[in-house]
Amino acid sequence: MGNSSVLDDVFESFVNGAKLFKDREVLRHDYLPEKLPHREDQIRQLGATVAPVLRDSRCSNIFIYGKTGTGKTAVTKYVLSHLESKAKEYGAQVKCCYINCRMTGSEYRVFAALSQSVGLTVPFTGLSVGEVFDRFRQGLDQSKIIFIIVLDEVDALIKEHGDAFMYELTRINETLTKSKVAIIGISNDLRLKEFLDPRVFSSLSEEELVFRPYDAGELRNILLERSKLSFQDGVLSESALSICSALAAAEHGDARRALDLLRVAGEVAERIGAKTITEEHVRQAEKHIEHNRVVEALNNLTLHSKLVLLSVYHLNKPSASTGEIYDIYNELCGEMGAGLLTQRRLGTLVNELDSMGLVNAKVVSMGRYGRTKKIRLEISRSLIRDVLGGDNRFTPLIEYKPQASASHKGSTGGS
DNA sequence: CGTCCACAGGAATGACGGGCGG
DNA sequence: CCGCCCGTCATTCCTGTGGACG
Repeated sequence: MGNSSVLDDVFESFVNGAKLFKDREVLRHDYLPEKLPHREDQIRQLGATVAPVLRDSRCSNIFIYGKTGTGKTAVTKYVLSHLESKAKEYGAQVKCCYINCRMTGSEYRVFAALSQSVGLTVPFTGLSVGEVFDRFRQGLDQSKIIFIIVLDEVDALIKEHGDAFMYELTRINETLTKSKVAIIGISNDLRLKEFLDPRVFSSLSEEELVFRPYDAGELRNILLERSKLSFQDGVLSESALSICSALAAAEHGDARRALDLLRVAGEVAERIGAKTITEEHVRQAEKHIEHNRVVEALNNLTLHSKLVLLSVYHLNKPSASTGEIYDIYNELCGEMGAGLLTQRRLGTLVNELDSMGLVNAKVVSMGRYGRTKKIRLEISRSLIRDVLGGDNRFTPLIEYKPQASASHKGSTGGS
């Protein structure tokens, strides 16, 4: 009885204790609400643009811009799902295919996903990109529909693989006889047009739609709407609501961020058995989210990225150069018997760590003394010890004291 | 005012594991 | 089974460059 009663208490308080949530799914950012506050204009505009589809004519291609968490995806899904049900009502042959390009990852997989949505089965790999595209085109033409393709986060794919596939897609209508295609491109990067072939850009942006960031007041309304559905009455304090909106507004008006904060704050409050969600819980949620992000990032690093990060850790100064890092990295590799990569390669690994926010890398010129990246650790040293230390391959390397710094040429620290 | 350092970072290429169609 | 292709990681070779020093 004694032992299990502890656990019983935990479960008990979870089940019977202060229940704050009514439905926490509502606070996930992939939840599609019935109302999208402050986006009425965009909904109307997008709706007007795609409406011709209901009379069996192709609608214009559309380009949608806006930073993360400004409602682009939600508005698009919202409008298209309503469009599809209207189309069913009127008997129009309309089909939509939503693809997140960043998740999908490559041109091949984008075309494969498109093929699947017109009912074809395509192998994971093995075919040439052109072959998959051809199959898709044929399959599509046979299904005799108006096909709306949503390419979300298309900027990510274009920056990595170029815009050749976009060129193919924008011209696909010329080779179709029984079906028609419209493309909705969604980009987080407002400067995407600089990366695009002007022909692709002009055909893609027959219509343009811009999503401005939400301000704190708008975020507040959004959170208020959702909190009615997600929390029990009277659970959410005014101050918690305000601080969530303010924090997210400071971060380029990101509604996704605001919702995450609110949901995690609720979880924090629930876990410690609080009856209401307070400002303090939001602050803890902020730390909690950041902590999880970093831990997950650390765990998913490859062996060599971990070694590079560990080199930065060991050098332990406000700004290390690529050369210095490479020396330490070299030692660590020898120490654990791993083959070592080139300095060229290390450079791009450092850049990856930078874009994950684990490290800060900035190119600076030191004039006569060359040009290099200045690299600084962006996360706490103890976190590195905790997470990497969990892997016993690294345990000795964390305590290891490198001696390289003396041998390196320009290692005079302070300024 | 040119030089020249210590790299940055693009392009081409290759090795490799996974998987195809025939 | 063969020949081919994909995507990923890595190497090799390369040209580019901001600014302190002389």
